[in-house]
Amino acid sequence: MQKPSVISALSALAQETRLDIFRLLVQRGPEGMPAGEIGERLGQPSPTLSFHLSQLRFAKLVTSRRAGRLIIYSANFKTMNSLLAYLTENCCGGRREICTADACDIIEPGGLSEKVGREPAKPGSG
Amino acid sequence: MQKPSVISALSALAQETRLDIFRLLVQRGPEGMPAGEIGERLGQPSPTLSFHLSQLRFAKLVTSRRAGRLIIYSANFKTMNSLLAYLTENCCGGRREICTADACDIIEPGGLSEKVGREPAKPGSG
DNA sequence: TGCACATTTCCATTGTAATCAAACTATCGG
DNA sequence: CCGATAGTTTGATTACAATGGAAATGTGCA
Repeated sequence: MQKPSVISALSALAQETRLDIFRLLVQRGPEGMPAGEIGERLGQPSPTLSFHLSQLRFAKLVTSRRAGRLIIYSANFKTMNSLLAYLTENCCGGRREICTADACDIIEPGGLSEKVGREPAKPGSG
Repeated sequence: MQKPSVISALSALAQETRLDIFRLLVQRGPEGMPAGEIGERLGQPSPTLSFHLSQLRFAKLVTSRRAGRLIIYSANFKTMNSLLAYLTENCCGGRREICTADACDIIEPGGLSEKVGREPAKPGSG
């Protein structure tokens, strides 16, 4: 995956409605969900939803297929995979000796669970 | 990790300079790198760099510590972990039977490597 | 053909992010 | 105290993103 695609994917996800859409589709799996149902669940008017879906599609984070009058959207897990790979690539310069609990357990099996629990502070005084 | 923190982290990474900074720090590991060196490597003027570093710090994707006149930035691997967890949480509704190669191999050990290779198209006609 | 439904495109409005010169703060050596 | 160095904050400018009403497109059915 190249940088422009990564930026495009991250920008797509860095928006509340789109993040909700994407997670909904990730949790739904390959079966997917029609645009209308997504809009209903998230309480979004159709033009807004359509705008966000097209952003996600452009970023290749979702795919769409037509089924009669419905357009079914599904998460694109391959793009997701590539994105995570890019972010963690060559972590700690590949030096395993410094790549411990505090650092690169990102790439450990089982590393992708709620281990942490810290919440950032509110904006304002930084 | 809660949604506002996730949005904040994704927004922070969805910008070329900040993505470069973050990856530089991920690859450097816990040792970190002074602001000046980051700016030199990425060819960014100091106010611009400082702006981006503060965005990353607000998103808790990096931490900073002072060493004399230098301020050393390091990647915060815990936040990174939580972010990846949030994105892939409850993938395919937890139904392993549909959570196959095409879908949730995100969360398989060894899933975080360059498996794919598809490059998105250029913007424009979309 | 014509009507209903699902979704997208158009476009004006509004809000927010990125940039960098200049001014500021903090640390060190003297 | 001073001057030099390392970084941050301020503030003006510019560009891009989100929203949703109205109109358009595409599909199914009679």
